[in-house]
Amino acid sequence: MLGDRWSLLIIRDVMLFGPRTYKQLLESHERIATNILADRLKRLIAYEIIRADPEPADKRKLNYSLTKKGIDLAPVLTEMVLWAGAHEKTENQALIRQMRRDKEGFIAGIRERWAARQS
Amino acid sequence: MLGDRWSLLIIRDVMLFGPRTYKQLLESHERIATNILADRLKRLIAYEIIRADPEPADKRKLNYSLTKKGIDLAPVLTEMVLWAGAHEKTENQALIRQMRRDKEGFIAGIRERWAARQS
DNA sequence: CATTTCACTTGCAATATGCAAGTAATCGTT
DNA sequence: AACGATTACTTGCATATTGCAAGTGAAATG
Repeated sequence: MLGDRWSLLIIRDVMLFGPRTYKQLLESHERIATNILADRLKRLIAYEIIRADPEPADKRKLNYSLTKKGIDLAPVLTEMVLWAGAHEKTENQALIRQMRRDKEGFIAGIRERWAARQS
Repeated sequence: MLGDRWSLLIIRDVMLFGPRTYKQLLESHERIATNILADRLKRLIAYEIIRADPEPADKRKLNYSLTKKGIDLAPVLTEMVLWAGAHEKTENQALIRQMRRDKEGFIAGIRERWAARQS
């Protein structure tokens, strides 16, 4: 279900940066193939981990965002980023320092920003 | 690196049950193909997540166990199991209840049993 | 109203996975 | 000591998944 190369990366992006469009997701993971991204988004929607809402300001666009089940992955993703930060060369040291300084607070922040958007 | 269907399941097994042999790993995940298991073990060793030590009592056998980098995945795996327990039908409810009751203690227990074996 | 942009889809080649049948070393039994 | 069973793989081949490049149609932009 999450056992493929891309799903968790997609979820991580939406989790960290908020609602993303197809194009934003394509460009952020330099090498994901367009058909695979389309397929993964379809599957993640079917699993109710993400959802797609039309952007009112531009009817071509869809905003992909996390469901409740999706943000509940925040602790998993946070631990993964921390592990990678400790054991692999990784960019985004600032993010990792922030996570390490206050892990629970970091996760709570993600949840709060998500809840605020659900209004 | 962990972005495939089997690696995290293999690591989870070794984490929860301690050193495992090839045969035990083959049988525990009902459907992993033998060539794929061999390949994943090779890769996980190359990444220094697991290691293989010969069993003194039976020279045919190798015991696969976690390295330091490997047990550092304990929080990731624990959060994953908790997430799956909350959102998917899953067996092993007893394990999940234990993890939920005292997550930090659960992880500490894994680390302690691992450290004891490293003697 | 022609050109871009966006969110995909399609076709095909490359890669990864799964299955079944080996193989070599060691073990357990006679 | 000899023989069959076990263990940890490897090999060959079919099938499934992924990646790449070139579309497509609808909506925005100039």
